[in-house]
Amino acid sequence: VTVCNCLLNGLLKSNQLDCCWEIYDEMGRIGIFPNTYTFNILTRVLCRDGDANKVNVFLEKMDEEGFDPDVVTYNTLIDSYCRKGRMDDAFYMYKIMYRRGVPPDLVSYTTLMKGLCKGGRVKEAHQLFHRMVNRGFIPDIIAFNSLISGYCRQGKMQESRSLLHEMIQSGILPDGFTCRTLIEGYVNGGRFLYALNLIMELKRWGVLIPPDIYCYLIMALCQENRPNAALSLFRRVSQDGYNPSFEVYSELIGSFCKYDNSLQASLLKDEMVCKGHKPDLVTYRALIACFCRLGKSAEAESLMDNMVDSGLVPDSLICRALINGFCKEGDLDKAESLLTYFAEVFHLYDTESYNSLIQVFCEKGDVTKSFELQDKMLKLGFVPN
RNA sequence: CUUGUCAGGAC
Repeated sequence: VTVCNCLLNGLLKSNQLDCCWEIYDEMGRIGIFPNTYTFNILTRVLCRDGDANKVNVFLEKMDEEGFDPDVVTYNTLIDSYCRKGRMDDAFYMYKIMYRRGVPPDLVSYTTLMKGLCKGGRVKEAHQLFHRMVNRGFIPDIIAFNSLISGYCRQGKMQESRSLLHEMIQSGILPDGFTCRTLIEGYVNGGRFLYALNLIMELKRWGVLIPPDIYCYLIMALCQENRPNAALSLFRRVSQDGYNPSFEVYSELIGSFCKYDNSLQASLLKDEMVCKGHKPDLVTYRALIACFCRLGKSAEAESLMDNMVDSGLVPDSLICRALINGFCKEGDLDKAESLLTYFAEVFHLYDTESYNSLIQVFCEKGDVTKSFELQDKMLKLGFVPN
């Protein structure tokens, strides 16, 4: 039976609900008697199917076979209703439990609290928390985290903080979940300094900060267009032995590019390569566009050469950035040779780049050159629009 | 071997 239960649970987790019933039938056929675990797993299967009537039918059948729903069964049902936002039904189950002599436990309360939080009823969740404590339950880390998360999602950070302290005072050390929830709360409100201070405080309490929190913060700072702040955090945590990831480097480089700090961006790119990460097309695109925008097209071109050496193929955005860059700098020969290069080597025919080059020739009154260009391009199979 | 802590799911 335990083997079957294990299998059923696996099927449930991989969302193969139909298979569950096949297994259940098969069990009957070969004479394996289901136990409470079996029924509880199947209850979950039905809950996920989303048919309330079927659940009731099944519970009756369970009853016929001599199994009374236990606290796990009820908690499963409560959770299912909570996830669907049907809080009335969830509380109804909670009342039924008492009536049937199955008293709710910590899990029941936590589940209900989470359901209330999800519907934005955090205040009521907190009241339920108090009621639970008054009934003699000792909240555990999950109970605290659920409520803290509810407050954080509403941006009620002062309440979250006071729960955090309540939690620590009751002898529970916050974990990675707690940390992550609170940090996300601050970041969503744009309060990065509070987030950083919280990390310091948690460290002082002896909480291990999960490394991906730093990653998250750095990326969030980048997306807020604060690459310098992101970089200084990055440097600080690198000293703690935190290994910078490909994603973090990419994000930092992109952010500095957007900030027109081409120097810092390219330093980071070199550092990234040294650490064994290969910048991708998006990163090169950002770098090249940034250099071109700042009138440093020659450097942009050598970046493109790096990129090609590393096995990446330039796209039309890169082509456009370079051609426009050289046009703006007045180096039309270079622009033209690049246009040829992209067409010949990469079969990249970017009409927009082509047009801007023609336009520059025409603006200079050099119509002859413009026609010569068209001849050359036609020979390469590059047709104007 | 079964229930609770970001999300738990798409036009």
